[in-house]
Amino acid sequence: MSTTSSRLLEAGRRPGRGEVRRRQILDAAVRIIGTGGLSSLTHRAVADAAGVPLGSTTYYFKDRDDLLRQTMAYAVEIERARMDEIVGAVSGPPSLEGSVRLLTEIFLDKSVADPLYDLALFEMFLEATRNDEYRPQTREWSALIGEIVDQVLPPTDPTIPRPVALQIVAALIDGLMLESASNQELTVEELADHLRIALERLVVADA
Amino acid sequence: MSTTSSRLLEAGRRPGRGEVRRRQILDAAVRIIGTGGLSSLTHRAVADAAGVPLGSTTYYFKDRDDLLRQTMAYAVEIERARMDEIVGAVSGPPSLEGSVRLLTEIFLDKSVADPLYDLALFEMFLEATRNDEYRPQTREWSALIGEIVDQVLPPTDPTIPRPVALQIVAALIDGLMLESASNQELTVEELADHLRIALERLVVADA
DNA sequence: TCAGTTCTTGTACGAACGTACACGTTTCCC
DNA sequence: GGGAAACGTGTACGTTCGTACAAGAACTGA
Repeated sequence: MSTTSSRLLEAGRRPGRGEVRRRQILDAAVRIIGTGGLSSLTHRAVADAAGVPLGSTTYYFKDRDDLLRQTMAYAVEIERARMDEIVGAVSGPPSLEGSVRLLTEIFLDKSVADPLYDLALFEMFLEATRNDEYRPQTREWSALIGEIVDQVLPPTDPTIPRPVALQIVAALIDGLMLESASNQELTVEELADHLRIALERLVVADA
Repeated sequence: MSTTSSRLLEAGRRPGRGEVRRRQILDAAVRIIGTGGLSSLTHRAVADAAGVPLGSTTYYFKDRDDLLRQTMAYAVEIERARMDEIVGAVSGPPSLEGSVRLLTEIFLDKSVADPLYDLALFEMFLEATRNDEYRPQTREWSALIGEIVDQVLPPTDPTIPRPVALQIVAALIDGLMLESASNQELTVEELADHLRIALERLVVADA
């Protein structure tokens, strides 16, 4: 009850040994949700996809809610790493065209980004609508999008507060992602054009 | 095999007698999905919510896929009627402020519109991402939003094609709906402000 | 080395599910 | 009035699920 290990367990995070396997299961869980929706997230399906026996998933995640909650957090963490990598490679001040290109690459271009993670996160978004338990993870996901947009977007129209402009752009991106997911006929170029048209009218004109 | 009734059955629509009960079940199905998500759509849950025995749901819907497909179509139909009613009551030419007010009332104001239907439709949207079988219904839903926006929106910036402007506004509304569903702290006024700021920059300035 | 912990796995049980189906009731048409 | 079609309902079967649990293997620290 007072050993190191039990304290770590109480803190909610396991010590290092099984971390690889834990992430292996979480990665499979994201793929399951992205492919088949929340209703297909079962211990057995995840275990099969991860190549581990059923007992493993119930060992690392005490019940289905726990699995779902940790899967959400994991997906956000992975997406944050992916986005930071893309944004971090950029040099020079933000420009309109540069921000369109980056936001497209990050959110809209399915040939670059694996849409499974985004689809899975949309599922979790809806689940959080019904169950407050998942609210922290959706909060973090919303905040992440806001941060990325903030870093990428040039100075915005001074007549509107910057946070408001960011929220508008974030909402637009959400909507475009949803449309692009459900309407395969929309090309990446069209989506980028839509984004550009909107951004042109929200950022200050550069000389 | 050649009677009137069997022909109607083959056409996919039942004759009139059981229509009331059929809609009673569909209405319950929408509420179930909006409340608990797609995974809670079971014959038993729907039967309970509709106040009918289990046998009734399996009589009107030959399997779960059929129930889901018809529920989607029903939800779109109900939403179309609701929106047409609101839009039809408007007189005079569209104005910026009028369109903001109408679109807010139709899509964003939860105290006016029952968000259960919209949440259910979002669920179906994601399901259609994975299963082509439900694509026609999502197409109709997208088209409906486009039509409503088209009817309500004043002349748009002539430098961009009207369909593009409509798609941008539709995507923005989708995103705002999603944010408002998952983030309770956003007030209707804030959402309307966001919409107004975007529309101000997409429609022609009126004298 | 060796006890304690962490990890791993197979199995089993009760609950909930989709679905089939038999059978009774109402309505319709001639 | 009577046969046919449509409507309505209760029950039962096989499957899949979450979860518990026992029991062994691998690792760790003293």
